Amino acid sequence: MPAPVPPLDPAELGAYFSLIEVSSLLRHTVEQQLKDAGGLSYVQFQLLATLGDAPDGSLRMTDLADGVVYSRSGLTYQVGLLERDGLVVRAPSTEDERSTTVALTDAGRDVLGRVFPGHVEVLRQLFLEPLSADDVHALADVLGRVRDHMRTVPPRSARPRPKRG
Amino acid sequence: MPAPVPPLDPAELGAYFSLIEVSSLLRHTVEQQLKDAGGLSYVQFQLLATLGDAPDGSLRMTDLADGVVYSRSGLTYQVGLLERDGLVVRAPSTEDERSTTVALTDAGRDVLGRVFPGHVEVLRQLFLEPLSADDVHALADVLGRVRDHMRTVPPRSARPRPKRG
DNA sequence: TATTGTTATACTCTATAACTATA
DNA sequence: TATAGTTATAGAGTATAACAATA
Repeated sequence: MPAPVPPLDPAELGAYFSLIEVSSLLRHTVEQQLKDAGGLSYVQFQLLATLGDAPDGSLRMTDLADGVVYSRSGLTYQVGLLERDGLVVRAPSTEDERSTTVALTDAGRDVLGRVFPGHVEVLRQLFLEPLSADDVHALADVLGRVRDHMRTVPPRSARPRPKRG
Repeated sequence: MPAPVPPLDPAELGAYFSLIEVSSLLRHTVEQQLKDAGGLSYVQFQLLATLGDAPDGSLRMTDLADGVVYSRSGLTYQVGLLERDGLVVRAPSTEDERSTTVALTDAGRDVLGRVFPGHVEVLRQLFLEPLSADDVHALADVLGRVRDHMRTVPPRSARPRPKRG
């Protein structure tokens, strides 16, 4: 007999299902807008936006990956696309010659600026519209705590054995 | 100067960024668990779970798509994989011969049961752990309202198909 | 004509492992 | 030895459009 797992209560299920459906549809819609407005995937937008928030518009590859991408090769791939399109440039780091520094170009900032109004528009219409200021604060507070918790939990050391018989 | 878009306030940004990061990491972790435990992708799990919740364990393709998949061909692909593995069966609908009915098999229920405890475990450890009962209720309430709002905005499964030209 | 589902195809994205180079 | 990043490659997933069949 498998050990019985206490079931989730209705509120827990509701929170989970709503989270998944909301984030999935929001991401899908935003992805369309970003592609239409600037030819960006969502990951590419996240990378550009992360660089845009950095003090000097540049970051090391590893720091850029944070929370956006789950493998180094995936990051290399996405940054490669951005560089191909002239939105970022890569250069060896002067401090640690193993590192690569990624910097936003003017063209990258332009694309970010061109894409941003529509992005905010989608967020307002689809996500924020039915929420009061209190709702938004509650969401930011609760989800912020979950995010902080997730960041402290060490990633599952999953040794993939994917084949099933 | 073009009329600027009023920026999002810090709470709005915080709610949005936390939502994206939390849902992304949660989904990624759950995806690994589902793959390890039952060889399922997240979409496949959602489809099986949706069928499992249906009164007789079967649904029409179109009804199955709701909230899970964004194109008809994507649904056909995923259901094809599930059928190949014996987890569902497809049969022509008796009421409307254009329709296909998808039914969960015993093997499909088994996989669902085998995968579920670990799924709940991940949700508890990664998502629910730092939250009080009040937090969970607040999340379910607020995100539930957003989900309801999103459902009213675009009619997803009835999305118009491109015209033939 | 509109709807339901499938197929063909092309494309995007991701992940593992092997590799180079530096610390 | 450990870390930073790249590359090769393979596979999973997705979307568009054309298609057939039924309403």
